[in-house]
Amino acid sequence: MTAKVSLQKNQKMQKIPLPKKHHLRKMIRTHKCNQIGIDSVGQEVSVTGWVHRRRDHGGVIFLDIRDENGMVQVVYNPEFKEAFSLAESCRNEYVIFSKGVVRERPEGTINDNLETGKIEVVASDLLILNSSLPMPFQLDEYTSVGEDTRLKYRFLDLRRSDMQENLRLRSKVSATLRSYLDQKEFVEIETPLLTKATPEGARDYLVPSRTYPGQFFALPQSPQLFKQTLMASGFEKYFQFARCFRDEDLRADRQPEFTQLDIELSFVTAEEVISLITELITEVFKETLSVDLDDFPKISYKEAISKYGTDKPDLRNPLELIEVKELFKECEFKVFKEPANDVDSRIAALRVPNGEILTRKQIDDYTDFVGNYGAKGLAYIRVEDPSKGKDGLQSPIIKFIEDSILETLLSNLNVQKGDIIFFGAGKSNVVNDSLSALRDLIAKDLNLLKCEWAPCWVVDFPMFEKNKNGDLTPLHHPFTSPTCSVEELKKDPLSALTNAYDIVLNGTELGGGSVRIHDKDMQQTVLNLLNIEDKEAEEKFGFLISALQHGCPPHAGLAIGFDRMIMLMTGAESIRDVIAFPKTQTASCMLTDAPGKAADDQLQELHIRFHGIEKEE
RNA sequence: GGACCGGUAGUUCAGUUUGGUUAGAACGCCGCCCUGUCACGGCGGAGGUCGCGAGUUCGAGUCUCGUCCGGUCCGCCA
Repeated sequence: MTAKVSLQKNQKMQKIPLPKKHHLRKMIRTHKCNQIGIDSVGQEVSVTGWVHRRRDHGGVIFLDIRDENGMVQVVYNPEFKEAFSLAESCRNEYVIFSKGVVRERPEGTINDNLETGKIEVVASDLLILNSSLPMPFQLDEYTSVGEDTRLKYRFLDLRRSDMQENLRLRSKVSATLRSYLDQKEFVEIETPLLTKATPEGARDYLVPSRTYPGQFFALPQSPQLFKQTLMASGFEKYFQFARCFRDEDLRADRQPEFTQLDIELSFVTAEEVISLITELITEVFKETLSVDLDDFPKISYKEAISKYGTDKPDLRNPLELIEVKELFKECEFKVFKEPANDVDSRIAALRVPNGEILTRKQIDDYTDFVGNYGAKGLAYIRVEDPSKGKDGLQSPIIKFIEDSILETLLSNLNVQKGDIIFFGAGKSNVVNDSLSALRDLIAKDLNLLKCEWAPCWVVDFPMFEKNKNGDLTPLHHPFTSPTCSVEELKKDPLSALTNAYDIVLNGTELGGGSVRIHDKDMQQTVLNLLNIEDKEAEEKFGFLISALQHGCPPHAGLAIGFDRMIMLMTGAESIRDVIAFPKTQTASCMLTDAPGKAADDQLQELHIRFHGIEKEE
């Protein structure tokens, strides 16, 4: 699967005379392309860059020369014979150096779409610094290109203006964050990439050790343990742009390696972290996007689940779930009655104002859609005319529902003419997953988003939840401090809350963190509740337990998903569009062809032998 | 592990429903022409392993099975 550099059959690689050394020395550009303006008229300037486009009129040739800042039109006339004939041979993406005099464009030829459109450079010299094969795809903004072609020729894809803008914004944002944290006296400290597996739940990327046969390093899923250790070391304010690795299946917003802005502080409360990060995010949006994020409401986990069915609600969306479980306890409609009388179930209504415009086909599509999340169906009621009572409704389910229940339901939901109400009934997680996804989808389809940016904090997370096997698992991670005492935690772990907080923007979890456990007894209690024995803990992260026992200050922090943040800020549809060299959905790199095979002698040194993999020739 | 969408010229796509002559379009590319364009224009031309492999058939881009690649999602993953 080697990258095929295709040469179109009737296209030869052009031989170009390379400039002599002395010639090269004179090749100093005086201006970036976009620096040439109306005040440069009359000056001799020289520019370097790529031929963005050539317009050859026979007797006059225009080259649009592009560099990283912008573009300028250079005119070639036959008076300058050598330059003119070289310009004739230029093709798209040739790299050239050109010298000439700036003049105002003749009347009627001003291009308002171009920053430098009032002027042009009349060229006296042209030097071709490098030619180019024809592009495998056009680099203009009019052509769409498939993902595989873009990834294979990533060096060309990155030349396109939207990718340039994305990566430049990314750099600007990280510079702004660094400078902000530096002002606040944070210390940037790097932590190892070759390290040990941490109990974070995802699959690890492993690196075999040459010096310890049969043993492996793990690439970090996050620097969690190191940053806590740094707190014990007396760095009271730490940050790092940390590369993290998780070997799980990919999504549009997930890459196997990604970047977190990792932050940790000693002697602070959750409140202080929240206000610091609120300020930091506000500052970054203001500095880099000129956006004012005025309000960061705080929502409890419980409220988020109840009103939005998710712990990362998109608050741009005005729709809310309304709990109606109580109404159906005595209802004869089995689909509602069963969940109404089951503790692990819920019945929620999603009232969509003006939802009457949804067609039967769309409702069927929504039914299929919620099926993805395990919902067995999607009940709905159309409110055609609420003044007519039951006769003003249209729904496949109302015939199963008692009039008195229906009446209370409609008044509880405060229905209006033209509404459509969707219902989710069943196991709570299924109802939450399906209705929260439906809520997002309907808002998109009906264009309901009421603002551009809606950040919020989600707080008061439970300490644990039960997994399929009935075992406790941490909602955040096992180093998160509960709000209760050791005794209370032991007595009733499932109702314990934490000092954890997530920052959510437009329905995306930007980051999360918590006050950590800094007390050895509490840490052991939590680990034991998670069925991690002391001995196992000692083996896996004994250094942390030890640090906790040697004067570790109380500390708290959080990590921000940097790629996702840039994705939101740029409006990119995929995380790949904010990463220079991303991987495909199957975690391969189409540019380098990674991963690749290792040579036999390398494997031998690493003490690795394969079983059950056929050797390819 | 599972569901779905896609793979046809350098690129983006039509053609697949209903199998049938020489597989089309646009952009790009090449040649010629053109002194004011700016996604320049005109004329002409080249360019195809229809992802790959089996099968059905007189005949497969089109139907069947398998497989590979890209993408979206569920599971998984904070």
